[in-house]
Amino acid sequence: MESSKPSQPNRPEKTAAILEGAMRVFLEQGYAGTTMDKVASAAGVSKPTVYNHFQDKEALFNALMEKLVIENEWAKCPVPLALQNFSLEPAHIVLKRIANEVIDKCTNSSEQMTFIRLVIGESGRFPELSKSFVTNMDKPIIDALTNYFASQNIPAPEVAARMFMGTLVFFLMTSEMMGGKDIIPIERDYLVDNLINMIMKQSA
Amino acid sequence: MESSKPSQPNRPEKTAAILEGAMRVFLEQGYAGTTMDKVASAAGVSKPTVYNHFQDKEALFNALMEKLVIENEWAKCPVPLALQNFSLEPAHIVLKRIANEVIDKCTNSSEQMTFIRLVIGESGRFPELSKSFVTNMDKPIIDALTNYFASQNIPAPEVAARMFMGTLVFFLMTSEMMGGKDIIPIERDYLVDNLINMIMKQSA
DNA sequence: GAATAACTAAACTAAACGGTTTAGTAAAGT
DNA sequence: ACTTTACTAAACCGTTTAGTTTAGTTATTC
Repeated sequence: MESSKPSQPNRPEKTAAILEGAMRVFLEQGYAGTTMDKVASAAGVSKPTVYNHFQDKEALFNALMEKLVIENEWAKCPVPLALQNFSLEPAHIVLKRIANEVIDKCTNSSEQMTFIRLVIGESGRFPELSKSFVTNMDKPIIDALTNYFASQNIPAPEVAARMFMGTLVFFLMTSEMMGGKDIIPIERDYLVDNLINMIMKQSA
Repeated sequence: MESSKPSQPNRPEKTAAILEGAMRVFLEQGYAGTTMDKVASAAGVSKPTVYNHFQDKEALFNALMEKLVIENEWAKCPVPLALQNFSLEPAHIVLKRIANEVIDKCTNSSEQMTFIRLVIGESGRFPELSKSFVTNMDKPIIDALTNYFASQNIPAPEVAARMFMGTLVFFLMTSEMMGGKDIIPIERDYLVDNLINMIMKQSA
């Protein structure tokens, strides 16, 4: 079986294993801190196999990041989905559910945070990576939120969308990513409720 | 002259030169990408001298980051200063000037952006660094803004402060740091004016 | 059962790294 | 003059790295 010989002669399950191992190591150690030996051993694969599947370290990194950006759970994320078919529930309920899903997704799994950290940290040396991140993650969310706020008769809906995401991202960055939870503490529900309140008051 | 022998026997001008060279290399190459040879040559100093002034690479990095965090221009930054003596000008003027100063400081010098990138990128392996950043940069700004919004009778002033900074930071991060200027474009004045408008409307 | 194709483990190369040592210089104090 | 102090340039050490090679294994195909 499997007699077909697609342009890549390597077994795709090994490719997947390498990418999965590479993900763990790159997310944990950053680009420069990742060695190909660690990747091979994390993937349960020999080093030459890694080099049979990917030309070099940079090609592996780019392939992994492209995969993570494109098929990230954020892309098929709460925001665009929940808003595409303008939910009939009251706006503050819809927005609260979205805010909580965004925050939960970042606080429950450290992978999400680590991934964003890596993208930002390497955005100097891999500018295409961060651009791809903006295209595939930020843009759909901002666009969906903008449409939603427009449908709710909020003036300057693009600004409201950036305020909504910006406040959540700033909260996650300072509290979770940078360990500022105890330095500038704020209660999550208090923040979310008042954020939504202040935006929704604009339409009245 | 200079007969005093302070606990550190090294010439302070060399220490400064090393820190200045280290700053250029670390900001440009990240922690793992920085070599002590590059630091020495960027500082115009020999490698043993670097090791006479700093115990090892990590000590140099920590010393540099501590210095940058503490004496960063953001610390003696527009926000706390401009708001400490609650300006008598109308609030939307004060806030607009602050927003523009924050944005300008990040767009005019790439160092500011690169520094933040480094702090975030290394916040996994140097958690104390990012905590110190929050303490010395974020907290004073948030506190000053909170006080100001409270004085303007904005309800939930802590939230308003985070909305204000969060929106600006999110804008800077996506547009400047991650190269998303053309992917999710928005006009700067339009964003700032509407942000201020939406917040200040709360007090009326 | 021979050939092929993807793999493995392990040793290897060449270069780079963090950090040290050596030998020597320039300036100051005694 | 002699010593001390801060430095320099360059070689050096042990380790680690990206990437390759070698020799052998497994499984499939003919």
